[in-house]
Amino acid sequence: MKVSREQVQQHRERILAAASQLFRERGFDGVSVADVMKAAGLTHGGFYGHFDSKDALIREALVYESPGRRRRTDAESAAEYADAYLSTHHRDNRGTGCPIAGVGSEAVRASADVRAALTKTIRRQIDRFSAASPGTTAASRRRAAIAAYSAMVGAVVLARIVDDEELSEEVLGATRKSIEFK
Amino acid sequence: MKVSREQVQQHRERILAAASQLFRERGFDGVSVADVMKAAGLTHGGFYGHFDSKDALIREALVYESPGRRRRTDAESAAEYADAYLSTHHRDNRGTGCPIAGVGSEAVRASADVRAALTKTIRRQIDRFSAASPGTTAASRRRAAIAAYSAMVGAVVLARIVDDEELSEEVLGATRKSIEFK
DNA sequence: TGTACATCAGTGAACGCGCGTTCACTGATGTAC
DNA sequence: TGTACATCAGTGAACGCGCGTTCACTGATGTAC
Repeated sequence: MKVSREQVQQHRERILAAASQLFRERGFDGVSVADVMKAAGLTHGGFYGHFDSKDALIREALVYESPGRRRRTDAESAAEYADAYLSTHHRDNRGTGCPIAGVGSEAVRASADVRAALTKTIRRQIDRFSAASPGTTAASRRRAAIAAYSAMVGAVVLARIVDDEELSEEVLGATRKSIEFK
Repeated sequence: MKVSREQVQQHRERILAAASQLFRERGFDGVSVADVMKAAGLTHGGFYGHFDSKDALIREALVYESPGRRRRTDAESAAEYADAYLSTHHRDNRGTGCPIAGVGSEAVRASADVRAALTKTIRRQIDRFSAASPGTTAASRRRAAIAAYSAMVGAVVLARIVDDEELSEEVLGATRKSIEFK
């Protein structure tokens, strides 16, 4: 049955929100179009009225952040962001976390569109961290920002793989201490 | 047809070598059992004579290193290893590279066996890097080693996602400069 | 050392299954009058 | 404002396809004598 225009927009938003969480949690191949639609409270057949393909959904879902969450992130300082990034909460909640840490090694093999979308995100983070990094020149601050960002991503990946809670927390803690954001 | 016992061992080795490369390049779901067997020069039906399941193959393939390569790596200093890790060559050759960087975000969702195997690898690397890290106490050296390892893994993931060659090399270079192995 | 035959590694067809995508249909929406 | 009907978002069955795994068969190996 046809639904109202507001309903259509709301459904699209729900599909994106569900996809954003599920892809980060289970990876691209671990989530079917039917899984996403079910999580959004719809049936799978209607998917192609909203998106051209699963790949198009992946592209949008990986850069999707719920409106409420986006505002909170913007208000945080880089130092607060790094602490939250390197927390056990982020480690244990892939669905609402960073897509690079969540599906990074799959994104490497993703379509050009997906990689382009993530490249924009990465540039933005580097710029943001640069302003908060120590260093006497813009170039040295930028270098420190990139090294810190790399460490954050790598630490969360390692902390999630490791099957020993103590070592996992040690990885997060050691990396947290190495970052010197103001 | 039956083959000699040496042939069986050689076939097993070829399956592992092919799986090691293919899984790192294309991820677990991007490679079928038939793909691996074909790359090893065999037909897919024979696979279950060598391994119990695809998961068992993944577990062994992710910690597999060809005999020749293992020796070379052991001889390298940590500083040389880090430079090679953060090279464009490693970035562009996933098949022969680090499995954490190659399939890290998929390994997070892998079986307990796969994660246990990778945890051993991670522990070994941290110990190795600790000996080469700066710091006045063992604890501070270990902390530096973990931060450096995290940065190495994260930098390669970021450098592989980024679709701009200049930014990609900048990520590798900046992270290389931040590591202070002796 | 030579022969007969039991063993078993590899082959390729087949299995059930879930996937991404398509499509005829349905019925509420929203527009034209 | 009220009515008639064209539109089209969502439904659910169906499509072809590739997957992991199984299995009956084959024929070279390697052992028993």
